Amino acid sequence: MSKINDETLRTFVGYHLKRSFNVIQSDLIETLRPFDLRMLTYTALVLIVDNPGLNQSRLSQIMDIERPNLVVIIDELEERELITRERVPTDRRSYALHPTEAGRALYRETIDAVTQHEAKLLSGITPEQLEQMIATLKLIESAKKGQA
Amino acid sequence: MSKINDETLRTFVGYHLKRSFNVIQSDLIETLRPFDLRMLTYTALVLIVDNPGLNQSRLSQIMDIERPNLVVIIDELEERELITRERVPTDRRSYALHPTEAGRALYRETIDAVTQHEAKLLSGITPEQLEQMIATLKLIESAKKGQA
DNA sequence: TAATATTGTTATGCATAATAACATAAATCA
DNA sequence: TGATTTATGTTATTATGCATAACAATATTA
Repeated sequence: MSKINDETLRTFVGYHLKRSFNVIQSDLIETLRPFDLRMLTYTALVLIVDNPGLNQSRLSQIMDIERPNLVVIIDELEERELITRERVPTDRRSYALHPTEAGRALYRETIDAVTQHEAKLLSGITPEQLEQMIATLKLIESAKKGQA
Repeated sequence: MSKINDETLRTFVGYHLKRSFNVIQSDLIETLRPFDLRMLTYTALVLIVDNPGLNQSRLSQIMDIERPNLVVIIDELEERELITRERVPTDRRSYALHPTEAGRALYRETIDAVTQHEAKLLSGITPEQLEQMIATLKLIESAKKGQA
């Protein structure tokens, strides 16, 4: 079984990012499976619990997805009675999103599960290494707005 | 416009990885658009040029995708006459994948373009920071095989 | 030789993500 | 004020990435 050469791709930061993200994503999907949550529905639930009352426009902005793609996510969370859509009196176009008690309970359960799974997966890496990496990832994240 | 709180999600390494990868991916998609290449067709082209003669099974393994998903990618590269499928006499089930001269030329063009775009996007980050980050990303990548 | 495994393929489905077009409502401007 | 523009949520549609089942042809093994 001859070794495959990916040295050229290794010169790209994006290649490393994608491969490592795939590992974490696979783990996350497995972690969320028992709760019947996908990555995006989970992300939305967490943000709604932490920011009760926000509307779909703001949520789609922070999640970096288009408004139409958020609709089905919110539909699903609402159908499962994890959140509610409430008309905003001062702006009757938008809905204020609030978690239900079930939503908050699921939030607590899943935060714990995800935290533990990630800690286990990354147990071979020192906190210092992770902090340094996250600092650099934040720089990359903010490179978007100030691009040439 | 009130600030949205994503501190809970920020405690997850995967959240940082996804957000920063999105930035690099968007840039890459734009970089490849003039060449009419998608991320995966580009990745496959590079790997075939760097590993002429490999077969689809091996390629799908290194690319971390399932064999069926590679078929359409190889179809597209072959249709554009960037690579060839050649029957292997010693194993008539598999195809040896080889780049054409056009494939090698496109490889050279795109490597340059992607390298320059990535360097520009990451110009605010020191080489030391990037190297440290990549070292940590490699650790995450290899956490998969040795998981508990 | 018979059973098993591998390679490439087709078909299918799910998840993520983007765009166009629209109804409703709010904001702006003239 | 009334007309125009903008914002919000929605439907429909499409592209892309990724997974599984099932299969024909071929190779391997028992």
